[in-house]
Amino acid sequence: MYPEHSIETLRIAGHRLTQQRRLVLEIIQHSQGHLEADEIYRRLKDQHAHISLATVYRTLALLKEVGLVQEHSLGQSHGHFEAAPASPHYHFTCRGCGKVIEFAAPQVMALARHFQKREGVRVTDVHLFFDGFCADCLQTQSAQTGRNNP
Amino acid sequence: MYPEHSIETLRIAGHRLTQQRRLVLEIIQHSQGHLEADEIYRRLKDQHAHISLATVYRTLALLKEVGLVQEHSLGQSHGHFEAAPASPHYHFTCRGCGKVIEFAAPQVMALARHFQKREGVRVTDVHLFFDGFCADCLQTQSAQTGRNNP
DNA sequence: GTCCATGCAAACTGTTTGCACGCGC
DNA sequence: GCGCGTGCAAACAGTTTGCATGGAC
Repeated sequence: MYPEHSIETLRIAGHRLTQQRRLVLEIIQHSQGHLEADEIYRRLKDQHAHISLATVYRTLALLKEVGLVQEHSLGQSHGHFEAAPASPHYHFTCRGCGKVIEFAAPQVMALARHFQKREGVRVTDVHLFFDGFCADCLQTQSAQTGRNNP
Repeated sequence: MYPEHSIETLRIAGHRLTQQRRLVLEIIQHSQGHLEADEIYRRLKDQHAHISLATVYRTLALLKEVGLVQEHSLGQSHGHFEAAPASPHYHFTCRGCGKVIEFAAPQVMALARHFQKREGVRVTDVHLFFDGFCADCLQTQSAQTGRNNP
């Protein structure tokens, strides 16, 4: 059911396969985390690639469109990108230190399907996102303030 | 378990109860939908309130902090605000026309509690958000292109 | 009277766009 | 070689901030 998640997907969708697009996708696929556009740009610069930030944005939009990458907001004002995973997962972000914990939750897809059917809509994207404080930050906090609730 | 959701919450939390704060909360609580900061500002202007956009933002941040309003990203780059609901609900946004459908999903809170326990973290906020195409847009789309998948 | 909250304008961040050139096909 | 993709710089949107004044308590 999932596409092959290769750069070839681009060509199939009728887009040109440029060096820049290849590079951006490579960075994203080879990184574990959730990169912001600027971080991708910086990494490309570090490896002396000739690319502009505008192209990074344009490429991300394209890769998102063809389903090779996903964007998450993670509670911040700017986007975070990751390679489209084989099976869906979601994110918890710590407001204290910014740490991200990923988790699976198959129920959510069932929920989406159910909602889709009931409302007669088509759900193309599912975002589930928790935020709060991780175990480490909870500890630090309670040490400072004497309670767990900020 | 839920606070009384009144402006008094502000004073209890040690903040001053100004006219501007009162007005912003009023606008949000009296509107059904999900307002953006600018829209709140515009409505206040319409009713000849003397307030600046900066204050709207500062007030929203404060109301969010004390739990009187919630912010959602709804897949757009800018925030949307609504009054903290008595019982949690989530959002579907249509990429075509922007329509928002709200839905309840009690399972999600259970999921959050479970995650919280398993990871030893504290979850303070839960966001579930679908996007896709509403029934109307699906129809228009298939009329134009002959298929349902953009 | 004290100090927090506000207005204003300027700064800032993340993202998008117009246009001329360059490169994939 | 045709036309999409790119770099560059400038524009843009939403949001935040510094500072002097005003109002809640």
